[in-house]
Amino acid sequence: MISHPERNQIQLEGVLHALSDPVRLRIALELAEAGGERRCGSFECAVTKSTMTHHFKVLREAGVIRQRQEATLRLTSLRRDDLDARFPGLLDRILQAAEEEAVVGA
Amino acid sequence: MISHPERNQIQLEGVLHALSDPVRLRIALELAEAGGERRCGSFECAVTKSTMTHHFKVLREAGVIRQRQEATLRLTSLRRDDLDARFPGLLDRILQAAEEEAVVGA
DNA sequence: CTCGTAGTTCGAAGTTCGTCAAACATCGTA
DNA sequence: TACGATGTTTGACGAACTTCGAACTACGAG
Repeated sequence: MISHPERNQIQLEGVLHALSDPVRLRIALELAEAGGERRCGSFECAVTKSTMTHHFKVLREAGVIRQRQEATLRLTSLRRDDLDARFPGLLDRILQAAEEEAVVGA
Repeated sequence: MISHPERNQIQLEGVLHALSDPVRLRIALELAEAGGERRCGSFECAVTKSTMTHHFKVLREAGVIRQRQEATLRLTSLRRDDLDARFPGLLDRILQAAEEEAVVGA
């Protein structure tokens, strides 16, 4: 059963914690680039499948991503609308910061 | 010995992790309201002094706060200039989100 | 010098986190 | 029906985290 928090149940601390992990931040970045849905296995992360499942769960329960099942595929997308409504501008700034950090290579 | 990371050594993940704790987010909020420096003991947090010391250390090593010693007082302030230079707008959005969340009471 | 204030350091205890391997569930296809 | 692909669940493990109390350091005031 895939459960998502309601928009107004999304907690700032949960979002910050979810995005404070390198693997999960990377997932969010790739989702933002993609703009839409992506398969679980389509992310470039150096961890096993079960670890990915764990990270998706953290992101989902924090309200950062949305997931839906389609046959054997689990499609993942950013909850950009809900996040923008709840915490205006926050997601964009975090993603922008992540990109700049990646570019600078620090 | 109080050690601070250089501006360009501040890591996004570290900042997000530092602010994902309720006590530390509260500290950052109170510092933003104060605008300047504050004594360690002047924060309204329901934890002991040694726990506060720990949280200050996490914030300091993440680059969120600056601390300096003055006699027996340790004065703490936000590293707003460095954070804004490194991750433009990020701190403001997080603090704004924290305030809104507090107001709504969710 | 002694006392109180401000804050740190040092374990200890318990919790949460990130990771993996093994086994499992589900669907489409040969 | 059997197989391969996709992804989850469970259980384990060490590492990191949060918290506390007790002992400690450093300073100013009386």
